[in-house]
Amino acid sequence: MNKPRGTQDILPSEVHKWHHVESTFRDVCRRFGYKEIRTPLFEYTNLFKRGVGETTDVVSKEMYTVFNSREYTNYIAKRELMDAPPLDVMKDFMNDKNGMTLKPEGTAPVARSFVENKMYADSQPTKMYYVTACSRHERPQAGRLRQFHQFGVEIFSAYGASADAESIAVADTFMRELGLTNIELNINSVGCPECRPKYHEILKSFLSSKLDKLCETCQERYEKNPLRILDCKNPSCQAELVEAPVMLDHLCDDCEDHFGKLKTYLEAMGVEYVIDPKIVRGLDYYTKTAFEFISGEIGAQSTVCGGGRYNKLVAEIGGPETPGVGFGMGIERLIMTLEANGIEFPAPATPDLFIVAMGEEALAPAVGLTQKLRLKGISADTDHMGRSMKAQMKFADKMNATHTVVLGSNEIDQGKAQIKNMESGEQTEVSITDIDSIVAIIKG
RNA sequence: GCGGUUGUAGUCAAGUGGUUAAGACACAGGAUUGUGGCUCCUGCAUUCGUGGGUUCGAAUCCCAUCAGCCGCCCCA
Repeated sequence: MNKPRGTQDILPSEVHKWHHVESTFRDVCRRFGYKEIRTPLFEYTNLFKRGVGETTDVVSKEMYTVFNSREYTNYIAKRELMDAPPLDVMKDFMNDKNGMTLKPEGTAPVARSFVENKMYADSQPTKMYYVTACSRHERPQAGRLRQFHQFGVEIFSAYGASADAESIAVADTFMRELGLTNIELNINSVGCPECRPKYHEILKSFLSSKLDKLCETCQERYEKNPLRILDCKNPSCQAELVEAPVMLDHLCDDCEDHFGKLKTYLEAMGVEYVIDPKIVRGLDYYTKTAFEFISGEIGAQSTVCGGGRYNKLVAEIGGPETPGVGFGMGIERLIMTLEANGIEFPAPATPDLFIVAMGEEALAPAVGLTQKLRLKGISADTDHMGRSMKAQMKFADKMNATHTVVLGSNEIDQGKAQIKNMESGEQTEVSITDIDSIVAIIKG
């Protein structure tokens, strides 16, 4: 048996890295005033269709969508009774009955919960963070898995650019605290429903004369999503685009003002940024601010963190008109970047005491002592393998136990034993019934 | 969805048609009958991702399949 393609086991030998980044993230969020939210593994498919956008790659071809087979059967039966034309029943069913989709991203579920739980009725803004697994059916490659994990934050109800700046500052502070310095923040504005359509027309008229010189995919993008042409990696397309108009030069007054303030606030917080007019996000809900944190060390998937403002999302999924801004960060990519930069993770905890049990007679007293120490908060362990004393000592050494104690018939008869400090080799005699003094020696 | 590449023990690997598949690390046991790290000794793949085929003979050649890795697209 093997694990599904594109999934990963986080092994005991690796998990301390996850604990470290998770606890650092939680602590940064605490200081910024964000509270954790946990949403379900799966949602009704329509949430993502409406929230993320039906035409996006994520929704149109990467979602893990499932449905309840009994509902499906009932649905077909009903249609037959109604004598309805069952053309593409499966698709029909999934649109009508919703189906369920494993969440491919974190923002839409959080927005759904914001609306469903009427959080907009509380004092605003609402500031939340999440740590979650996401699933997307893509071809795995470096820094890309089918099940991956995200940190993210969302701020609802704040129109001002200080909220955009704050969410960026959360990511920036977090990564700095982990020791990451050579990671670049790129910012842009993708406009709003006021100015973006106008810009599209300007861009299309610029491109219309050059259309035949663009690559095939860009020619397709011309009608569907002309913005995407800007970040085509094909060098010949890029050559045609040097003079291309950029969204930033065609923002409406409101977006222009917002972007200017964002820069001011970032500077006030000491967050360094680079303006990249070519950032285009593939999720439909972004308006105004879009940003990415880029690392050059994890293969082709260089975006460690991506986010922006989404003023239309909450209304789109049926809530009151409410602005929002936030980011998502790939935990696997983050850890890869930390490793590529040689950043050390805090060493995993090691046992405080290993109790060497000599022979089966000693095992009951050893197990008993182990338990008493554990109840006192000590990480204590003893032999489960029936090993010789020497082998148990080797094992204790391999586990990096800081102390050992040998329990044999002598110790049990006399009620005294030698606790050995494994680093110094020093031994201290203790009464094996005096738990507090054993604890005192171990805590040194 | 498309393209490239790799597949020999827990890990890194040698082997490129001819009897028992190197080596290293790891793991396990031992080296004066009660104390770890160093050293030494011993053990550890009836089998080379899987299934077919070619051949007197296949880890080595061919086909298929699966898996991993990398890239495109897109995204975290």
